[in-house]
Amino acid sequence: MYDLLITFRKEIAQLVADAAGTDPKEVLPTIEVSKVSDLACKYPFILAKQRKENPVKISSDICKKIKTSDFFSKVESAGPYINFYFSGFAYSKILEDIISKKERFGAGEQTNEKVLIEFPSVNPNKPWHIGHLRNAILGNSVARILEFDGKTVERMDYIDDLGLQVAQSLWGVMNLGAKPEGKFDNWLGQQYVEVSKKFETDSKVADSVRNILKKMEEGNNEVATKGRELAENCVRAQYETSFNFGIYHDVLVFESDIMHTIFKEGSEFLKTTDAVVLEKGGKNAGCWVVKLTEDFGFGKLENPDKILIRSDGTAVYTGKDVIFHLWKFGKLKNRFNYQKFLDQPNNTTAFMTSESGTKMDFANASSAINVIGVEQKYPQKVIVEVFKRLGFDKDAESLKHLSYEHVGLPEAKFSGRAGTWVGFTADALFFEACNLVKEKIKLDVPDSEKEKISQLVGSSAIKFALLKTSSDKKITFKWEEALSLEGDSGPYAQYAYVRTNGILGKTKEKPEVTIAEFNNSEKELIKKLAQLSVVVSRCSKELAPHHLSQYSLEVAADFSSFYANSHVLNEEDEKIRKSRLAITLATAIVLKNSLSLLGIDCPDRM
RNA sequence: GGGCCCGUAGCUCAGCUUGGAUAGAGCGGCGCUCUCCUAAUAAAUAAAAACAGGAGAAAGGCGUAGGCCGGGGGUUCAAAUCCCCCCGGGCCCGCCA
Repeated sequence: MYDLLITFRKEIAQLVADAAGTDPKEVLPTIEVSKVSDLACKYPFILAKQRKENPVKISSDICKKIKTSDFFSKVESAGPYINFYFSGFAYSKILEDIISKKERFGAGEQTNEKVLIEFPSVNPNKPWHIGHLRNAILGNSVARILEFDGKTVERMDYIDDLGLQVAQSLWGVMNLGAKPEGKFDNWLGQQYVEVSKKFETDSKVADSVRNILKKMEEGNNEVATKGRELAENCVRAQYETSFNFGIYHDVLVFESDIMHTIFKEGSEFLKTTDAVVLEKGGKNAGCWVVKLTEDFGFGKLENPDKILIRSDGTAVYTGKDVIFHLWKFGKLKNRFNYQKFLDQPNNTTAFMTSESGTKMDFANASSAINVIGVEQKYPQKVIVEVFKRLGFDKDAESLKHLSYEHVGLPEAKFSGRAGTWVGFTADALFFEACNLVKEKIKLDVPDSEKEKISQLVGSSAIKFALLKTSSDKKITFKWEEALSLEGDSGPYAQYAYVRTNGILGKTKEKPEVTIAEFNNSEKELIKKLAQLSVVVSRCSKELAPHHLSQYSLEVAADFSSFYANSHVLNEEDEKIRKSRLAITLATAIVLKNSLSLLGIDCPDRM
């Protein structure tokens, strides 16, 4: 999409190139947003090297020859830099641009690239804890960013209904005699904690669980049906949590369906290729393995032969995952059946793979992103490596592991099995956050609206806390930090939006840019607003929403500063008043757009 | 044995992709910062201040202190940023998932 900042840069490149007698293409990459001025050009550094001259002199020589432009009020040489200052005309153009594009301001050009993003893939036998929530919030935000950046995005959730965890939980349901109470995922998680203890210490229980798992894997029996049902019910409960945070999915792929629908085709295909070889002897005799060499990127491995298919013909986790990814990229013929899983509050339907149902057009992606914890870097890399060896180079390159670090407690890690999640579920966090906000709301509004606002603000505090730092930073969970409503927080940014909204709602006057001179706080703010598209494309490229978190805080801070400096409604000069309304409106648009990319909605008041 | 990630202010973190101007935020510390309205009583009138209650856009704003950017070497006119080595913390290399 046409972007003003790009126009400005091109203009500078042309001006500088003309003055220096060189090619604008050389100049363009040396232009950057500056702290000192508006846009700065570092081109003299480059020329200095080429011509073996003093960059300071080059800068001042270029400056003397530079032509005037409508977009810049001042051009000056500062040491080796050339500083450009926006003219009032440029500032008003930026505002007009934002206001005319509205919710599309900052968006990337529409492409026909289809991205499949898989998250959070929580085991279907326990409630989400804060770590799972980080995954879901990260995936949700990245999905929104990619969409805004012009891609078609499919949100997928992988449900491992055939794992040991579900088998243990199922054993608990059948043998512990407890009656479900409260939220199902929470109750089931507690059963799992109980069974885990027995599983470790009582070999009879362990055998019994193994037996259940075997039946689940075989399929077509009562235990398998029960297991699937248990998993579905648990995910339904988990999705209540998901919905509280505004997170939705398009399709759920169940492990059991992978096994019954594409596993055979996938593993037979792998066996026909050179990527996977059958070990004739040694400790891995009878297994199909990938020979991982040192240039694979993990250095010297203790076990350089990664087993994908066991000697008994079953696949290890990574083996199944390779096959699953063959399907994601449309390499397999067999197709899943789908049924409706549930209707979501955003008026979309989530579908799930199923034994019976209809064929639908999920997957066949041009790229895929997996939001998975950092500890799985190695198996994820194995998938990419297998793809490379299969000759699927393009797919290998577009398969991205979006890894993130764990959320821990000051004294321990979260463990589903040990039950350290009790008291730290995503639900508990949400509940606490909402209560905290509710106490702070001073508005005189009906309780139902108060409830709505506190959910919007409370969840945003949590989302922001989990999105404001880069994903490869560990987070030590502390209530007061996660629920902070001040400083670096979601509510702070939301509050700035609410203020813009309050101002705009108090007048019938139409925002309109009618002045050509802006004061410093106005300039700072407008400059910041102009940068949304740059930030969005960076987040999209790096799959890193935290740049947007930082950016929205900066916008909020700049707006607060502008507002303290320049009154809007009280301003007597009509032209200035209308223009400040336009600045306020533009800020509202930018804040709303950037927060929405973090999965944060803005209330009208709070 | 090897690989990956993290280390920036007291604390939590941006910045590292693509080297460049004085290394930025938040929390915490210290200090500063509003505007308007109000019955009754009293009062010749007016002004100022204090107190009580309420309203607004303060969930705000401003200033200030606080840094051998983990350590060392190298490349470069220039290093938080690139390269190498080391230290501290975490993760990973299973016929588990």
